[in-house]
Amino acid sequence: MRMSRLLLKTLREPPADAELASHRLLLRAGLVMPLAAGLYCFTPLGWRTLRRIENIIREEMDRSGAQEIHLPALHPIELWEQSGRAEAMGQTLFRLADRKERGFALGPTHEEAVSFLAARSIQSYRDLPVTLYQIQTKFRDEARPRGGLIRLREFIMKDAYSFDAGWDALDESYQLAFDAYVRIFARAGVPVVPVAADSGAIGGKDSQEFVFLSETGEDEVLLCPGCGYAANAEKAEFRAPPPLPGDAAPMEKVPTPGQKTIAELANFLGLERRQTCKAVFYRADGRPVFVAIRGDLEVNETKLKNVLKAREVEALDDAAARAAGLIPGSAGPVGLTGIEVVADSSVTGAGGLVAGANEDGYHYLNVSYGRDWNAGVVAGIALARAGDACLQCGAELETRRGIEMGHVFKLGTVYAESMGVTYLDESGQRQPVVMGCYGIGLERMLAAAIEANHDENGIIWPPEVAPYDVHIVALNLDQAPVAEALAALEAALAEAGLSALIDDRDESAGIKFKDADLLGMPVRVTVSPRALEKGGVELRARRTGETTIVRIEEMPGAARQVATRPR
RNA sequence: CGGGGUGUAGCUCAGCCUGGCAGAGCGCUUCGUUCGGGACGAAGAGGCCCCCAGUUCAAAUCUGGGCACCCCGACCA
Repeated sequence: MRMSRLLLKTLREPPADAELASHRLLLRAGLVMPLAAGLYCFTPLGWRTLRRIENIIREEMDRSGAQEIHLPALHPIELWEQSGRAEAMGQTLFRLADRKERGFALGPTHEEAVSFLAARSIQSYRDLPVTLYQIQTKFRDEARPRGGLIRLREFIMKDAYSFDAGWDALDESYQLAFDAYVRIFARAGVPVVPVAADSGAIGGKDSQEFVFLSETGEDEVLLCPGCGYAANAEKAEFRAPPPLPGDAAPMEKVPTPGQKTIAELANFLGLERRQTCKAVFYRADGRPVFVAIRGDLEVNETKLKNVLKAREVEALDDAAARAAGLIPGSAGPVGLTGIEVVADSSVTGAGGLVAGANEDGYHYLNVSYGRDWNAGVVAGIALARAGDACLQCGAELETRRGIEMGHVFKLGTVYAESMGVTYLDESGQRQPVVMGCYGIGLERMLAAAIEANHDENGIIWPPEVAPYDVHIVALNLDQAPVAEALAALEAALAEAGLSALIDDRDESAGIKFKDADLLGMPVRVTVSPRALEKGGVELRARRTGETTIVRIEEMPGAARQVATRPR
């Protein structure tokens, strides 16, 4: 490709409001152009890299035995009503109507659509297992698109769905998908860690996210340096700091005027936070819930939601809590009636805690679970934090932020049941198919490939996703020897199957070199009178900056070697 | 949805407080010089000052309303 004809406009300065390195570089290198919040145009160069990512995914999915299909992006709304997700997706679902006012939705994901296809294609255990995938545009009316290509309203996702005759068989399909993901991210130059994830209200069994660690990420993950345990914050399990030995003495009511927060209360009484029982109020699918947890811990709302089997939980503010008959600041589980009580296991195992007396300005000392109060539900619903002990090995957990690149999930039979995906087993019994789903966001991968591979001068493409293998800078092209050398170089590279972007523009050398660094092809080759005098053309590795003079006929081999050199 | 910020040339921004000719740098066009790290000179083109209403002799500037974009949070199969 000749740059003189390429639709490309690089920017010396990025738009001021781009903050992420990938966002800035995508714009500066002219790979994308914003159309509206969460919507981007791809230029030829940007699209080429996205296509290369797509091809890596396609190759590895095919290698794993998955079969590519295509499903509509436009779905009759009935499809979503059948699974119950028309409501569950809420405002995230883009809705529209056709000319006859029939309701439609733009697919935010494709479990329903693929189930429709599978239900009509799978009849017998002999048809199983099968894994289908597609690479398709998804639409989500996100509350807040952000970070350039990180969170979009329209984006391309590879989504795969496995269908098996039972949970054991699903384990195998899941493992195949998992292994394919490991290869995909490695080839694309995106370092990821698989972390255990919450499988949510949908049920299901295992769920893992492939997370690209980045301080700018939206997700928090906990990592154990001791045993390698990794989980996102919603899912992470841990061993809470042990309680202090409790006092077996009977409860005693004490005045605690003005002590509203756990920190104030502990300070006032000269105790540690973990000697207190904190009251937190939620609304779960409309009904108020009282949560008791040790004062040094926080509630993990995802765990709470799962324990309550609720679709949604939200914290109550003080006014709403008072309306529900609670006394913020002095609320406690003792003697509480008329409200559902959930106790974290941190308060049921500890004796002698301080808890609110449900009377403004008073608390009880020496409150013990079982003796003084009981809860309807007892469960581990505390949020893991940095420094907490790993449940498996006891080492201190670390927290990192990250961006979810891919997700593998043992769905189970939820969609099979609602969408009627069944098969007849060997004994002629109708059984629901056991499903798994596996997604990867393509634009996100592109952004992460840049986040993980750039320097102050621009992008450093991982070889397999670079839009071109070689960036040729031609200087003094009006001189016959340069033009001849360029032609010979082009032919040699083409012969070897290497793609090349050729800067034949009438620009100064400085501009061309700056653009070559910004655009980030793994190998830069300068064809110039100066290099020819030295007996060849100049090869420069983008990542290391090493330069050497190479004879043209040796260029393809040398370029390939540099481009594929491990980091 | 809550909080904060920003909307002026393709990009980065000044001008707004204190109303009075629409500005700079970069980019773009033409000519000349230059030609290995974003060169130099000269001449040009380019504007719905986000939108609507109001105040005023006069609004980019003041007032009200709206919209868009960015950041933080909530949300995120």
